[in-house]
Amino acid sequence: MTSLKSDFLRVLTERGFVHQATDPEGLDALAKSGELVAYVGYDATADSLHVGSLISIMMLRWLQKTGGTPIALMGGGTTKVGDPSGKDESRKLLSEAEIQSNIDKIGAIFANFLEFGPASQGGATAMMANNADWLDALAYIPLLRDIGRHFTINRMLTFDSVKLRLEREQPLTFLEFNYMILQAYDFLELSRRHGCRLQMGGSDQWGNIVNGIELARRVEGRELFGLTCPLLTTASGQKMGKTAAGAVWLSPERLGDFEYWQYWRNTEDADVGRFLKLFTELPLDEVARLEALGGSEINEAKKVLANEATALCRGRAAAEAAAETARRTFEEGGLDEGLPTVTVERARLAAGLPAYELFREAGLAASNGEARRLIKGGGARLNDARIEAEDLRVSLDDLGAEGVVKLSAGRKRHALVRAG
RNA sequence: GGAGGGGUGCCCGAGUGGUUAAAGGGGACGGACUGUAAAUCCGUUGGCUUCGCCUACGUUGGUUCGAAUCCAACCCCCUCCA
Repeated sequence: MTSLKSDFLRVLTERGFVHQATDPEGLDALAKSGELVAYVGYDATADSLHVGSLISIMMLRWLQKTGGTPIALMGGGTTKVGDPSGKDESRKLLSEAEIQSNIDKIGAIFANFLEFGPASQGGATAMMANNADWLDALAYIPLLRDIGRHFTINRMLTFDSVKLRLEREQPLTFLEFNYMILQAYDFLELSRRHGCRLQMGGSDQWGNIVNGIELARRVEGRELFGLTCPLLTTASGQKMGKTAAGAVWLSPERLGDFEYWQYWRNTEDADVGRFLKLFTELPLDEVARLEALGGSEINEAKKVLANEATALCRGRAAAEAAAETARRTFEEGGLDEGLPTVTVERARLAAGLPAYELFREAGLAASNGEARRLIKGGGARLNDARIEAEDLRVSLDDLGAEGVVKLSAGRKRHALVRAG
């Protein structure tokens, strides 16, 4: 790697964000000028993003911190089409109302990572865009004539997203086939509207990004850049972002602060350094120090990771509260208000409620049967005492001094039940 | 259009009339060991009002005391021929 002159590329490189980039020297020079505008696109297929998107969000954040202008592009238009990448089947189409609602909720996440205010201190203000603003209004024939003629079917068929479907003889509709054209057009449009010169994304987006670059060069002779980050897996090869309860969502409505904190706290030893670089803003020498901690001391590094990562996404106060809940739960073996809580009608408890039902209602088991198995297997605890009888009933007598019952499934998953 | 092969539980993949909720592996969950880690070992892994009932082996019918297993039709996939 030749020495990088721009803060932006240097930071990204040092911290392990860069997988591939087109013309790194040219991009470096552009970033150095301080006028770099870059975007990442996000589909609005759910009402929240999960940690898989976090790495690209951090890239946008670093861009802003190093003086550039980040654009978070909401795929209000492209979501109506559906990205065929990495999927065997096309996704069911969402209604306009659902997409808009998703965009609103996803947009709220970005407020934690980027400064959108017109008067953000010093640096440029971040932008939010929605490709529905230009895609919805496209007219078919002009699009074909202006854009379509720059795409050869021959080339489109070579892209993995298309090739995979065809090889497996899975249907690829014309609708989805157009996705890459629209994404390329997005880049062109953002370069026109906002002088955007760089598109970033996961390494699976490389082809789509290059398409946009090509298109802009052919249509307007403008030079654009692309940069991808690695698709993250844990050291033991698992895809990132899965937990017992499902995906690790960024929005608190989908995943509580405590569970979010716990996700990071449970990072594998071998991932701690890498994650600290990617998902926190700690200086690299501090990261190096934490990463070097041996044996059980590395747990300190994991707490720092959890604190910092949670603070970025959920706020410092939420991070501290989660850390305190974890401390009281795991280090003191006590119970803390911060644990996930469900409320159960007092009368049901008074009548004696089977423990397995409580476990299910508390979200610690997916079904009564699973809860029963948990109890049979000795993994279920009530107020920290192992439940021996599969049909044990929980009553008001089990409410502790705080008026709550603590349920545990295994060592790590806890929940509180409150009578209401 | 013709000839053959195949569609099984979260995934891969055995099973070809009964004791099969369906071998084995992966994943997941739990236990032991630890450091709320990894690795390893052990257990569990369709639902329910759980010593019983219900639902499940592409779909729909049929044969049979009894079918994932046999038959028919249909849908989808794979290979070869045209």
